[in-house]
Amino acid sequence: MKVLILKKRRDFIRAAKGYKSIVSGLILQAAQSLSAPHKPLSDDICYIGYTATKKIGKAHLRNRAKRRLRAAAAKVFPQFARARTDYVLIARYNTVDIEFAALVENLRRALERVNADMAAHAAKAVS
RNA sequence: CACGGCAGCCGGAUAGCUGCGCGUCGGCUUUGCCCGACGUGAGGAAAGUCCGGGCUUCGGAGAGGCAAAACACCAGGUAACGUCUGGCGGGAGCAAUCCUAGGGAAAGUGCCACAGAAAACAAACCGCCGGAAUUUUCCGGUAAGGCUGAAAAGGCGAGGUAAGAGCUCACCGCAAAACCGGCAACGGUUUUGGCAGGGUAAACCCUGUUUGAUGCAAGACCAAGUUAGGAGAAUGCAAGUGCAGAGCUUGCUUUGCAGACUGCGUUGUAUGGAAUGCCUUUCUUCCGCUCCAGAGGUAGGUCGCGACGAGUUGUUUGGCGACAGACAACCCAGAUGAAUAGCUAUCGUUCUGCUUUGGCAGAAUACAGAACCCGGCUUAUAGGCUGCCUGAAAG
RNA sequence: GGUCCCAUCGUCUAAUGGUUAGGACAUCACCCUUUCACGGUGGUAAUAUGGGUUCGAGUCCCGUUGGGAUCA
Repeated sequence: MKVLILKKRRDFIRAAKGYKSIVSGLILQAAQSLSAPHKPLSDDICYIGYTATKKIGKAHLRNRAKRRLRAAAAKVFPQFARARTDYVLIARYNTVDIEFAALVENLRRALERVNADMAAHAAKAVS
């Protein structure tokens, strides 16, 4: 599973209106990918974007939060992510302070929950 | 010893595992958003965006004037500016040292609340003195004393006088001149004058100096796609309107002028318009010019954009210094939902507790993240190091 | 990344460089009423912050902090 970077504001807004899971340290949002120029789709590609608002702190703290999220995602996503999906990770007030192992575990559980919701919705649409 | 002063520096280290951006080179049984190797990868403030410049576009930023803004002791340094450097004057401190937007109020205008007799042409409330009057008061002299206030036509002492006064004198202050020192600001000495005159210019202002605007979302190129015009201005012609004149047929014709409207054209070399605060002007250039509406659309890619530079480091020369010169070596982040990291271990530093003085345990380890690039300023900053100086006490 | 603007009681606001920074709503106490509301009287409460100019600063000048707007 290849994980590519999500860049367009439009995709972030769509993910915010989709499925959501809140855990300690981060918020995970997800939505079905839409095809667009410069954004190819296939069965082994998903997209991920990171958000850290001014609530987190000054610039170096926001950078640090995004880095920890990126490191955690690198451990979890190749194994558990769904293809053809846009994911958005949002940093929370404790993203910088929480233990890294807990952050990874929370991300894994959030990802499982969101994937289950999306699978159930898809099955219902098919039936 | 000091919660005294100044100047400068550092801003944790090592190892392992897993990773990221960029560059170079290589690989091909997937020419890829692929794989591998090597190299390289945040700061003293990268921050605030407060000044100044490079660079960019506005046709060339040329000339003159106006407006607006900034600055204002002297000398120096710089690409330029500055709260830069060195001095001078003023202020604070026992001192080292620190602070200081510091031209002009003898060009003009304004303002100076309350209080006070009086707040700026000088005047005279109480008082003092002389005279008239003898009780209140009136006339004259005076500005030493008094209350007010941030500020009241120099301070203090002596002489002098009816009482007083730079009226006179000594000292201090002030002003002018001469001489001396200094590039200068200015300082010092001497002599003379005999008191000139309130404050405020970070109030208007005057004088001098400087400044065109823009700000990498600048700007250049490539690719793709959509659209509908209208109004105004200038000018030509035509018809109609108003005013004036002429003609006789007395309500028609004709001529001239006027500015607005309507219609049809034109905008060419002319007219006109434009060149970024406004006006004028010069050369050159461009074109129709100005305004309103409409369509598409939240925006792709490449360059600008990384080093040949006001470059970095070191040595050295000159200078009190800011800084300048010479020589040598080096090439050193370049992203764009944005890399420079995540985790672990050991050590270092500081603090606290215990202690067998060997250590052990715990906690803390700052401020903060490049986005075109430089020079300053300002603000944030755990902890630490170095040098010089001042004061006090003791030897 | 750049360019601009603003800041006065809890809220909305006023102010010529000159008394103790005024007013309305809100709030607190008291009065009125059987009680509540209305009404009346009185009180609490602010110049974002640090300097400078001035005799005197909310006002003038400089820095800082916080908030907001805008860009093709």
